[in-house]
Amino acid sequence: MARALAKKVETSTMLLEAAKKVLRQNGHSGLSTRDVAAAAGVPLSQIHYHFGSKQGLMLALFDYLNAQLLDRQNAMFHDATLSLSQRWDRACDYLDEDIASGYVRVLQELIAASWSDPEVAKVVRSGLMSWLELIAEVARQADKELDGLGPFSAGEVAALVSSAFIGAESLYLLGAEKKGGPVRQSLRRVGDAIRMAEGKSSKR
Amino acid sequence: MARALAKKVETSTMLLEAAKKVLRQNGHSGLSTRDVAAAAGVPLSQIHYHFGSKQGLMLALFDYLNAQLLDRQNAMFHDATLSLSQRWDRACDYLDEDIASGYVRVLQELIAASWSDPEVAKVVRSGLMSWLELIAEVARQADKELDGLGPFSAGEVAALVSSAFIGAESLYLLGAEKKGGPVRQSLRRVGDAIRMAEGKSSKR
DNA sequence: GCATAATTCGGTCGACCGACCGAATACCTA
DNA sequence: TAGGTATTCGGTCGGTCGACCGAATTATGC
Repeated sequence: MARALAKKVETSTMLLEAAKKVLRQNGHSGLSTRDVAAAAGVPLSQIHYHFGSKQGLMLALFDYLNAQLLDRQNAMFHDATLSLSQRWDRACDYLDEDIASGYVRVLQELIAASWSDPEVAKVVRSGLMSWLELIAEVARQADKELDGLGPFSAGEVAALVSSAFIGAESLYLLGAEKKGGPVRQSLRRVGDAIRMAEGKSSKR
Repeated sequence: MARALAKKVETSTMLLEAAKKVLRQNGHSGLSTRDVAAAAGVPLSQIHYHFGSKQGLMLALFDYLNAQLLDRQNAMFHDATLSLSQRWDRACDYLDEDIASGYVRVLQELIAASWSDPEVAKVVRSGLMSWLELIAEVARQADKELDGLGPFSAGEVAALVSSAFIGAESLYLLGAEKKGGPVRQSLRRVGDAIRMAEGKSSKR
């Protein structure tokens, strides 16, 4: 049983990695279960055996990816040695990494898929709400360390930051950056703004 | 000839409106040319007659919609009687309208479609770059009226604002707002922040 | 080593898609 | 009204998709 279970997990992972690869290359509308099975080097029927359906595969893929990223972000945000602006810079570094690795494309495709599929939406939404909460936590900390958050609540800051990152990813994928839209650069600048606020803060 | 041309334009418009409707209901992956033709009440072959292909229909649809929205936004931004914060509030009003009318869904679907289709990307990108330029213009004005834009250039502000709106739309479609993510509310708050800056500005 | 369950495999089925075609019709010109 | 062109129409073709099935293979417990 032990070896069989290991093999089962291995095949599942192969399929998830293959799905990630195909999704990155072809997008959600161009993803067929046949392509995924071929990329994973396993028969087509394995997908339905392991995940029940194409939708089941998508849901499992989101969980698989989001868990990894959320862990990473959580660790970084709880590193007490980093200042707020340093955390922002790190988040921008992560964005660059995730674009390069293709994570961004995959996650954006899953978000887009969820607009048409309530089941997927449920999973993706709950995954992204974890991000909102994580960012809100940092915002609450910023509220203490700096001179407040202006007219914004911590939750509103989190929503704004999330929107900006999600939107920036979308625009990057569109190719806006190559046509003179300083998308990632403008996110980096926010780090400068935070640094200015840190310098001026009366609480340090 | 005059009547034939009028009829031709009319049928084209019917098809574009039908495509908008289907896209809003089913998303891009769920859009079939048959559904569009049925919704428009015209035969399937009309789509290929008027637009050559499904892709041609999508491209024409984007031009059709973006031209409308850009005109509206352009008129509002050039209304000299409005203050910066009032313009921001108006932009938020427009967002609410466009969500209600389904424009947001359609445009987001087209953006997502462009991730997989370089031809569509080219058209969508150039359409969105017009927005960037429009917003940058307003940002330049803000740079004069307020006490500068902090560490941001006008282009960077435009990129940031665009990202935030695009991302907010995406998150709204996902249903984040119903699960406690104050997406549109946080955008409205930016108007409050601008009002605060207007009040403090030394140049008024 | 034998019986049983878990897993893998190739193959196929019905549904749906975009694209295309040639006939039929409506329209304008003269 | 006659002739020619622009448009509309029903129908079909090749191809791909997700889903499913039953046999074959492998691993496990006794």
